[in-house]
Amino acid sequence: MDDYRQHTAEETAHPEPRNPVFEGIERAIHEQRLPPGTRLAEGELGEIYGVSRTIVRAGLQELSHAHLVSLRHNRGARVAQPSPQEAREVFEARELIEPRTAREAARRMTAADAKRLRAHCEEEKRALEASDHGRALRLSGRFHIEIATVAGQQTLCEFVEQLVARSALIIALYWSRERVRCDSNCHQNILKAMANNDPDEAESLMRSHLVDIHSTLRFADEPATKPDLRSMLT
Amino acid sequence: MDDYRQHTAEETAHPEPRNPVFEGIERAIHEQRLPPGTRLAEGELGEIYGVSRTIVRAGLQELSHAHLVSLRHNRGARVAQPSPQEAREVFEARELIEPRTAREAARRMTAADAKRLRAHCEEEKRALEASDHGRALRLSGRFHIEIATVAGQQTLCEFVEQLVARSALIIALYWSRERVRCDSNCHQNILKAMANNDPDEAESLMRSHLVDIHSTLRFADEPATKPDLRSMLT
DNA sequence: AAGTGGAGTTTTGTATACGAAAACCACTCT
DNA sequence: AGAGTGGTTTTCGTATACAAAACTCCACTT
Repeated sequence: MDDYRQHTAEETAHPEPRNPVFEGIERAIHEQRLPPGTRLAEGELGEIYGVSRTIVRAGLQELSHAHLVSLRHNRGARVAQPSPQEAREVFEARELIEPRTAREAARRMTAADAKRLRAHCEEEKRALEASDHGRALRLSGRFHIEIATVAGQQTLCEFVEQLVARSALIIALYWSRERVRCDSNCHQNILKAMANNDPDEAESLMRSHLVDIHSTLRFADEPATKPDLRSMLT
Repeated sequence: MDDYRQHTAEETAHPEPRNPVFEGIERAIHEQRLPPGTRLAEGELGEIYGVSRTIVRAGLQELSHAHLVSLRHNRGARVAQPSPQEAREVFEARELIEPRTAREAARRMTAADAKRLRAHCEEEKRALEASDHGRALRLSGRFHIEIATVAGQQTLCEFVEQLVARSALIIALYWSRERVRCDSNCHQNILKAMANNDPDEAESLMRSHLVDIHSTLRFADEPATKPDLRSMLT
């Protein structure tokens, strides 16, 4: 009666259709075309993507689970605005997880992987040189995700994906633009270590890369929250 | 016009209403009343919880994001059946993340926290002695989550929550019941280390606790998947 | 002039309707 | 008997309808 198959093969045949609202908004956030706090009305999104509110709703809920959108009952959705606290936590989590994925990737990396990542790095460099800020940031994020993929840890990879996406919002809010050039070099060095199958070096470079980004964030002295009467009187 | 407040205070006033389908099914999975592979038809769930399919659908999607339910296009939902590979990954992730939360919890633990956790441990022991398997497993999972909460890392805590929930399915599929008694003692030892504010000890105990559980899993030599003609012929 | 109240508008939350895909089942034919 | 087949039934995916909540804006009061 019940069919206890662990479907893995058939998956590829029936590509689960992705939600266009989710994809579009996620991409826009990655590329910083949607600033934190932007209101996302269901009807409007439905028109934009040519789907009904049913689909919009599903996409928004998905985005909310990924902490990219904040959903409040009866009040609709807006692009999330990670607090300084949340920003710190996201980077602490990345500093815990990604050195591990970098290490594992260094152990497993094949020549083909190395080639692919080198091409990716090149593209990233070009985007930076062309000052295509959005594209550069997105590619930079993808680099971290690719590493987790090479590491072959689907589970950690998903966490990294989420953390990278949230990082785009954090950078939009708290990045103090002193230097930007670091990134590309950092990535190239990490890649070199991985291509040499040097786990220790890859792990350590990844850690300092993340610490470096983290330390570049500047949290405004007072959180961007207006005084809230209610909370002051209770 | 736009209101850029980072809502944190008002949240408590308007408690976001939780989805009853999500809550019910998650709990049932935690307590192993729903075996992996169980079919979850939308209409049926709607009747059970007295809501329309709209709500059921939202709940199932949420569960699917948490990897507790597997959703296939046009074929409905079933309780997920983590593969051996996935099971390994989940525990590897836990072995990476939870020693950190245990360490952090040990640093931050207050007397009140310690008291709360001791009560929790007691309850866990009682459930075990009463052979209330489901309750014991749920409480055991909650212990790990409580630790992440004490560590004050909301972000990592969410990851732990997800991993703990998935672990319930993994245990249902792959647990070789040799000893069960370990758990309660392990938790008490970890708690002791944390109450003594001994981060090194807490971290190390947590790590070996997880490795211990992980090593108790027995993956059937062949995965519980029936031969799939289609995939063999393409 | 600033604050208050309330009608009208917009937007959200949920149920329902309907076409389409899959599952089921009885039946036939080899 | 068992595999194939056609029609029926169930279940899913999406759009839509409708009620309730929130928001807007303007007239009114103090």
